[in-house]
Amino acid sequence: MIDPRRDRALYRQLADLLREQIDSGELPPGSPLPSETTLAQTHGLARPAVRQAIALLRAEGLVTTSRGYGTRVREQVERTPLELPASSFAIARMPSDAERLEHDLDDGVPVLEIQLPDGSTSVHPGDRIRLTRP
Amino acid sequence: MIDPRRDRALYRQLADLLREQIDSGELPPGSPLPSETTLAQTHGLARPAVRQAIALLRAEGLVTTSRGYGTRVREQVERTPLELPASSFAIARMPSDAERLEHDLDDGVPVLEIQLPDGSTSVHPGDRIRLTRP
DNA sequence: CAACATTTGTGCGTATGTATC
DNA sequence: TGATACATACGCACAAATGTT
Repeated sequence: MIDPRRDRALYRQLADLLREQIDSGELPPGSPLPSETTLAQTHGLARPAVRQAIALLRAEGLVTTSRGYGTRVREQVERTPLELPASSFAIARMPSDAERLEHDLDDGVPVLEIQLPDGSTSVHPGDRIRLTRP
Repeated sequence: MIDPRRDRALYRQLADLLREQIDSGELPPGSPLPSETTLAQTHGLARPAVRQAIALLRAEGLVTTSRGYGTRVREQVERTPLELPASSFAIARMPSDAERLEHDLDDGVPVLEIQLPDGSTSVHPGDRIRLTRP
């Protein structure tokens, strides 16, 4: 239940509620969240607060939103194994706007950047790659 | 220059401008961005649009914001080398709410989760770790 | 220590545009 | 066509944290 007297922003409380429903399986992968209007009405919030809550979950990679369609719980895709080459290293970071477009990445999805000994780098979608070492 | 006739949201155009200034070094690490009010006035936007632009940059891990203090370009910390153990693998993902608290992670900072052959896992801050292989 | 100005956070309301079904 | 849903953008007000005076 969302309680204005609690010392936590209303949109964070709503995000907590939805996150629990996702983690518990009550909202399984692929299932739609209620519309922003519905969430606003059922919880007694204005739509901007609902949008802030959903934006939080998007940034955490838990849901994806499509305009005119709605917000759904993200489905995990199979991760392709990718071997980390010898004498090289990898870092995790968030993609730039351009990289997100190029690799068709959802919000809340990081990238793995691999730097080879020769100095060249490659960028890989963080939700489709599993970095391995034999 | 921000142009309402262009087919790109105003707050995205502002984010592009600021991102360029960060990438070019015009806004070096540690330097403060103009206040939201100032940005709104100088670019002819309302404050909500400015806040959306800064929220984008935060989600990309480019800036950090402190209430009552302002928004500054994120300073890159030294990345500690961490060897990916043999026969194990690593994935990059965004942290849960609890993990963000536990590791004191800023917005826009992913984590590296390492899974060992015995099934145990460890989680590491994505901005302080460089995954290596000898 | 208090008072103040500055800055970001939260929350509401309204309106219009655009994509999807 | 129409209904639904999300995106963008503006306005206002007050709260809370910070740094300075």
